[in-house]
Amino acid sequence: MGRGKIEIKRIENSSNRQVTYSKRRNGIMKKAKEITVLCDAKVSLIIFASSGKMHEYCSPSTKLIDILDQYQKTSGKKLWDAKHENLNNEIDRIKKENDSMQIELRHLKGEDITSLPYKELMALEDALETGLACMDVLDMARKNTKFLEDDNKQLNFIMNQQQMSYDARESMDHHGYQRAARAAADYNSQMPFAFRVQPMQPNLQERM
Amino acid sequence: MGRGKIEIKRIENSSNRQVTYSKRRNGIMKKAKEITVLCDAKVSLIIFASSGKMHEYCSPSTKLIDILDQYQKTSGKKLWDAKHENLNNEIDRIKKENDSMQIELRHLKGEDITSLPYKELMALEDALETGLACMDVLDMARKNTKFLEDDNKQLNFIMNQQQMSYDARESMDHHGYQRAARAAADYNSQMPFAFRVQPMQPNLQERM
DNA sequence: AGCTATTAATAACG
DNA sequence: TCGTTATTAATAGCT
Repeated sequence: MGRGKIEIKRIENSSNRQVTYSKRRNGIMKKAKEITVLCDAKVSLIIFASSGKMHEYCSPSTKLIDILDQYQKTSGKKLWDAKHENLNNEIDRIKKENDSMQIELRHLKGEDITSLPYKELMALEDALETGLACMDVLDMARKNTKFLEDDNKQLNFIMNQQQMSYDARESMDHHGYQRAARAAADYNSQMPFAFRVQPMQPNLQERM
Repeated sequence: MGRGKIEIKRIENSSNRQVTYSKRRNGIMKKAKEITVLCDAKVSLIIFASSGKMHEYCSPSTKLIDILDQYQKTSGKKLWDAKHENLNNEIDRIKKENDSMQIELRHLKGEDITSLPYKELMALEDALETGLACMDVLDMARKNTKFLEDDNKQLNFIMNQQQMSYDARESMDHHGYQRAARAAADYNSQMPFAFRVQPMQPNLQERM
């Protein structure tokens, strides 16, 4: 369709090639638009000139990404899915990490529950199961904790007094000891902190 | 270019539309092939008929994915990058889940949860607020309680020991006392736990 | 699917 | 790069 018939092979003359490219590109674009209008077709057309310049046509009210999605579905060929494999692998890896941690957590918690002979805590659990609000249960747990801490405090206080009395008796005669005991009691009453003795868990490492 | 000129608008007659679609689609495909050969162009052409049937052309020795890559680079428009973002978000989500589980694990396995009773409780509160499951928090409270109960047992044990020593001294002469003290020391050396003295938090009540 | 009259695209040239 | 035009190619309507 020109002044002469041409063979379909690369046009060697560079400027001829460029001109033909430009004209034919417009022609294809026009045809693409026409077929979308005439026939309700969806078209994606991307052309790169050898120079690298790009031109594209995509049927109106359509996104290229949608056409490509449909392409993947219809053809079964993967486009970017391959690119996502790395990310998907990463997700799988982390999910596995997650799972093993969850198992570990379940294990730890299970151990705890089975080793707890405490009626209060069972009551908490029951309360939770029977539908008490979580915060209520937590408050109870806090109060429980507070009582225990107060107990500890008192025990420590008493113990310190005993210890001081004991120490005083070790280094004093009976008369002096009584004075020292009084002094110790006074001192204790002014102490800014209560102290408590507390067990180190010797088998801690096993539980970590 | 036919027996009569046609307007470029949707062909209402369905079978005419289908026929025209088929003819023009072939025409565009042919043109696409021609321009790639004549002009060294890279072309991707994807056409969907309204029926959903797909046809595609991609210039030879080229992959669609490469053309689309070049498309993204050249146009700056994102295609699958959006999908990338979704996956990345997923990864972030799981990683956060991971982190909170790790924190939880640290707490559960924590070597001395009772040594920081109030910091722990605050951490539990924080954990609750940031969405950790209620049961998880309760489990930690249980653990804390268990340690405190153990404390109390140990304190009572020691106190009894001290009391015994004290009582022994009260009713014994010096020589007898030393024997009793040795006996107590021996008994202590067999104790299953090591003990340590540690300050209590004086502002306990304010933080509960 | 083919055919072909007719229109549309375009190769060569200015 | 642009317009013109002779010529070929595409295709609308028909069978």
